[in-house]
Amino acid sequence: MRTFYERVYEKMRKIPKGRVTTYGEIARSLGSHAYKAVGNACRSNPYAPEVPCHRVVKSNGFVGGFGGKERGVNILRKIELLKKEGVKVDGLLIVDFDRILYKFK
DNA sequence: CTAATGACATTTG
DNA sequence: ACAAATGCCATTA
Repeated sequence: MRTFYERVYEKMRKIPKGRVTTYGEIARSLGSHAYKAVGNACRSNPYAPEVPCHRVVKSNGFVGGFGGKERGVNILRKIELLKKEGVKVDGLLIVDFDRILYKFK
């Protein structure tokens, strides 16, 4: 709990099920504009499945990341799981993105 | 210590 | 409106 990343992980953990957030929101809630660092945190993700990084999407409502696009259907698997939680996702596009978007304070 | 990288975001042509 | 280029923060090598 010292680096920015650690904080990011904590924030992600607070994301309610069936809700998603953007890197920008997380960064903003941390008081910084390091959305890049936020994404980086997930990429490193030493906290593996403990942190629901799959609940974090891009600002435009697309899932993005997770290995690019077709860098392995592995990411789609997470999306499927996301759908199971109640988040409707069409491919890489989050459906009702503005409705399920969780905003930090 | 310096340089390079990255699951992004925003602005400009 | 779409496509491309640049900017940002923090971490790791």
